[in-house]
Amino acid sequence: MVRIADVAKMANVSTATVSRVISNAGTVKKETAEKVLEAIKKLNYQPNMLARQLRRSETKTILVVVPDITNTFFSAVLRGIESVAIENGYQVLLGDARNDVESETSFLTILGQKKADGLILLTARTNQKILEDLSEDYPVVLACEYYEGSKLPTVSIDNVSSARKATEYLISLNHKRIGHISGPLNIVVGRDRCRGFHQAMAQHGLSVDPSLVQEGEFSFESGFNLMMKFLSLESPPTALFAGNDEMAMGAIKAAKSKGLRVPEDLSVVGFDDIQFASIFEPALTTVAQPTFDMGQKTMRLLLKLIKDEELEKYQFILPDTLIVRESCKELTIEE
Amino acid sequence: MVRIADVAKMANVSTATVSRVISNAGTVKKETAEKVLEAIKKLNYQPNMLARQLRRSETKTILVVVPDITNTFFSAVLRGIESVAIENGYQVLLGDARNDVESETSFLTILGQKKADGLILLTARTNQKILEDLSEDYPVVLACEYYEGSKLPTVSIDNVSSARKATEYLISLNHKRIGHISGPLNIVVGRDRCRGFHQAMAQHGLSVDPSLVQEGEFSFESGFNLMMKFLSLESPPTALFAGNDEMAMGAIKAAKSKGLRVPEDLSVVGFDDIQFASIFEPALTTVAQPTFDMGQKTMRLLLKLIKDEELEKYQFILPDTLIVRESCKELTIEE
DNA sequence: TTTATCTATGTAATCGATTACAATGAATGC
DNA sequence: GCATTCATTGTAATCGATTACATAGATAAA
Repeated sequence: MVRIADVAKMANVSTATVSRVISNAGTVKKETAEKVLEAIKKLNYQPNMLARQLRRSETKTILVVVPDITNTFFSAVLRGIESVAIENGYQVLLGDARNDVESETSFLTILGQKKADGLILLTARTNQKILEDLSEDYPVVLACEYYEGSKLPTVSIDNVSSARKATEYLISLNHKRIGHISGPLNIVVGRDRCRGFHQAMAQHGLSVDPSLVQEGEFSFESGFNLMMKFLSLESPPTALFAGNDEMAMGAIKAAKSKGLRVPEDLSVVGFDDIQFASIFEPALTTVAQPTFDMGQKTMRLLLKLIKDEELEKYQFILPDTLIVRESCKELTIEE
Repeated sequence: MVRIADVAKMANVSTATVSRVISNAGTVKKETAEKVLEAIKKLNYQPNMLARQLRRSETKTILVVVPDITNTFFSAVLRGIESVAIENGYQVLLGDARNDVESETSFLTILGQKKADGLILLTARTNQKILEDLSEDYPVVLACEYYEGSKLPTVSIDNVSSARKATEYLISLNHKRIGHISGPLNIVVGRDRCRGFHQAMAQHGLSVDPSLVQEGEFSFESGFNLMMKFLSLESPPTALFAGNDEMAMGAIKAAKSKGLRVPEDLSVVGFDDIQFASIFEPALTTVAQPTFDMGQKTMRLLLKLIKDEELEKYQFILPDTLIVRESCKELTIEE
């Protein structure tokens, strides 16, 4: 292994000078710098980052914990994060929690071990107190998910109002018996979207039949199964707001399997606008989150925290969009 | 920051002893160890990994370079890799090349900088020589993609024979005018699948109309566009083998847009069996790669290389499966 | 009883960089 | 001509662990 001392010897200077050349300190005479550069090239020298990191006590690495890396929603956010990271000379250490809270929490030790300069969490299922304490000592930013009433720096959309918007769209199409398949209620976005649904219904004077609200798991299968449940009801819903796109697709598949047409017999709104939402048939009407932007914004915030800069605020709500495609239709009056 | 010296002082021992307790060296008296453990707990001490890594010159981190993290095929492989990594105390540094060769190559410096103990590449688009040289000095394993005639350790399926299998399936359904939308031919799996297609056709005495073979980009859009091209032909194909599922779906969408039914008027086979393949309508008949297994196998190989163990062989071909769903149908004789 | 061996622990070198401080010689100011 | 400042470079401390080697005391062997 080539060390800085080898370069120094070959160039006939001290290691300090070599280091100065590498870090572009500017106080080195031109000729000397050239000698050093030449030696570096000749020896094919690359600085040992471990040594540098130890000395500077910074790793230029950040840890990103995702709930599920195979979910394209999160990998899209991750891409936004990485783009800003790379731009700023940072690398991304990936923690895939595989939807398991324990494994999510276990990644947090990495910060204390100084293997990363900061943490981005795309999931907020760990004990809130643990995270808030961690955030006292290290740069931490949440994205997508968040804790209610916490001051942790967070980037997300307003899930409540988006869910309201989605529901209101169905209401505007004359639907009254609207069902909701929510995400898991122990996950904040599942809860918030459910809340938004109820708010919209209440605001328009529509009562919510409790049997038309079911808790899913954000999976295609749960969407399918719960829709089957709805369809076996005396009077099934004419419209459905699903907590995410996977469940929306599952629900539509279920409806089709029972001979219903979507959107003619059932209108469905999803959430997230994952890649396949537009390929699916019918193309999904859904709430699009600005995944890439969220990732970028999150990483920029983290950089500020790492540099010890003041944040102008701690909660960043990014705008989302209801994307109208083909999965909803106005209810013609015949009920 | 709590250092090992702080623990040593509190426990009234030397840093060497503390270190021995931490690493379970076994040569420490029980009482002493308890004293140390207590101090560690009281001070909430966590060893600084940078220091340890520098001293031991190992990072317990591996670098995984993926061509596109938002592609569920690769994230599924990645999950396999990570599962074995975590199990063995390794962490994953993620390099998302975003389908850009330059950025792919730029990640390779990380090894020389000692920020990772080994490298897994899910893409083989970097200059082959560069990689082979790198592999002389560091543990490197390729997965999914590979170099032709290279001895680099590789885990993959046999794309040629799988493509042959897929094509033969169409032939067995009586199809004769079979089209192929290939992946990019500068990517080895694109090339190999194309090769397999031609082999199968030749072996069954079927000629390949050159206008029925087009080079796509592994994207939904390219599948759509190239199928449109086929459909505007005097005599379009009755069956299609697509280089991956995204292109298969794009092609089907194109066929549908022209009023064709799949599989009645057009049979389609895809490749990869991504998540959405079974949800898509018609559910895709496709070649399933053992993504998770490939990831695991790859990581196990890398671990062997890191530990300087001998590999029994360098090329590992894992079995794939043709999954028959609903996108193909026997051609009834009327042509 | 004396020597050899073993157990438990400490001292200090080491990993490979960065950087505070020191030193040298040249240039500038008065 | 002497003091001061500046430019350039070197020496050595430092980051925080691990670990080779040394040592002291206890035990076993002869």
